Amino acid sequence: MKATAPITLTGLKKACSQCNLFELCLPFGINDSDILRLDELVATQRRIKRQQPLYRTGDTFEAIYAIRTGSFKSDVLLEDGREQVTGFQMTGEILGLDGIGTGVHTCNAIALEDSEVCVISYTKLEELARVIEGLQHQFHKVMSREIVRDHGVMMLLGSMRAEERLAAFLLNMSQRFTARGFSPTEFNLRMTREEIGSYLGLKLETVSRAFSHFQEEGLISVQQKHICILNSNGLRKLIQHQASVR
Amino acid sequence: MKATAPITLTGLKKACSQCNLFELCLPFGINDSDILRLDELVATQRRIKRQQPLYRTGDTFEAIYAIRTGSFKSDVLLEDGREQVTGFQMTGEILGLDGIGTGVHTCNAIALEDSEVCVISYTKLEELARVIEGLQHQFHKVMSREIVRDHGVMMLLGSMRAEERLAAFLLNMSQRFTARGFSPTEFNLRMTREEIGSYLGLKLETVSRAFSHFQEEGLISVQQKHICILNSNGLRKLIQHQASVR
DNA sequence: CGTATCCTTGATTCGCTTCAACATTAGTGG
DNA sequence: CCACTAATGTTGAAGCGAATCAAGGATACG
Repeated sequence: MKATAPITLTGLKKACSQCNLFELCLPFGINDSDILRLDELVATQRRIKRQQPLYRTGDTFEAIYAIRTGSFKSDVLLEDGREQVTGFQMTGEILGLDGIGTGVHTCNAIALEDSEVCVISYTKLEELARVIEGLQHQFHKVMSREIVRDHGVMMLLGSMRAEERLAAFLLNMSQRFTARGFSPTEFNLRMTREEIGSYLGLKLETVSRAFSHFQEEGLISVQQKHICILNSNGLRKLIQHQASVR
Repeated sequence: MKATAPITLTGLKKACSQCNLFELCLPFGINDSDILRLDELVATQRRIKRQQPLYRTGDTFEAIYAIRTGSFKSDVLLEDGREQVTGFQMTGEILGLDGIGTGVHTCNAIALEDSEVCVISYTKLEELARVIEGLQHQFHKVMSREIVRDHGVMMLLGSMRAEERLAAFLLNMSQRFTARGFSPTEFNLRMTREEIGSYLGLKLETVSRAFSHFQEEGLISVQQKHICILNSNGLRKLIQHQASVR
């Protein structure tokens, strides 16, 4: 059974056309006349409580999801219980693309806080994409960018050391908060040290130590999940410099 | 200037309909009447010599490529020269998906041996995908599977130790050779120890030592690039077992 | 056939993990 | 609203796995 029942958007038929996230989301680049047709695509929303799954590995794939409020992590579990977090998703970002290839989801999507997603029927999306060129193109862009993002994570995991990885992670978070109209320098992380560590291929103690070290160096200030970036160029240099040292 | 000039398929207008790779490639699942229409999509081929790039980071994105013969590596370079190999591609597999998102390629595709690729104009692909449902769906599947594959690499890099990574790599290569009608147990690697290492987030010496250790254990036999898998279950157990030890 | 590239193996170093103890925060029920 | 407890985060000390440094050997290519 699903964690939450789908709720229909009765008074909210104008899902995309009135959504302030649209420029970060799937409808981006689609002209005004076409965008109204997207509203039928996003017929339902779902609310997911903190720590609850939007979908799980093995679930039948039927839809992709656009995050309206809140945030998620995606992870893959090995049989022995090891977890690899493959990404963190914020508002406007798309979840569920992993299921298209096999018709079954290959990872878990877990809410990091109480969240709402727009449910986008994949069948309907394919239909509409055949008619609306902009939608087709934008959808392909979203998938391609996910591939490029994944390559960036491989770069992190394969070629960078602990503090470089964390610096890159913080700069990435900052950039994404900025794109959503929040402060580039001050934000609250929604994930634990362990989840950050899993994403970056590190143990939680190493993440904690790196945070403390950055603070000693005056690069950031940390209080639990609250982060202030005091010297973003310093973080950037750390990635470059430690690199050339190697 | 390109490394090789594109060559038109004069006598080979039936690019996809007569290709024996089609079940591994983009046209898979498309019915016979539609598949003839794909032939116009694949109007040209390109030959790429060993060590030469099919495309480079920064090149304008115009087409995706299906490998007809040979093999490639994809890599990302950091400014300081560090290389991260993001994947190895074999016949039937698709290259260039990274370019759709930004219109510019974000990685290099380098031939590991003299190779031939089918050039698939992206504009034409989008057009045809709007008409041929099967093509649209298959293209989405290809992209989705690339995302899932990337998640698998993240799992390798983030949560596994050196010998587990190499075991997983060998089993993956074996499986892909098998799918192409070659022996599951005996094959020649096309890449160097350094390239394997880069892909797996290890140094070449570590890769070499792991190969030697597998040989001592009777799991494989290695002679330079020639690999015989003697005990594939042993390799599989190594991934499971070392996992639970952690 | 000669030379550059690739591979193997050993000794040492170093960065991250592991183990452990404690501090802090968040969540729960009285 | 406060007390209590579980979850999360910090810090220190020791151990280990992979990187680094170094030298020699095999192979492929022009």
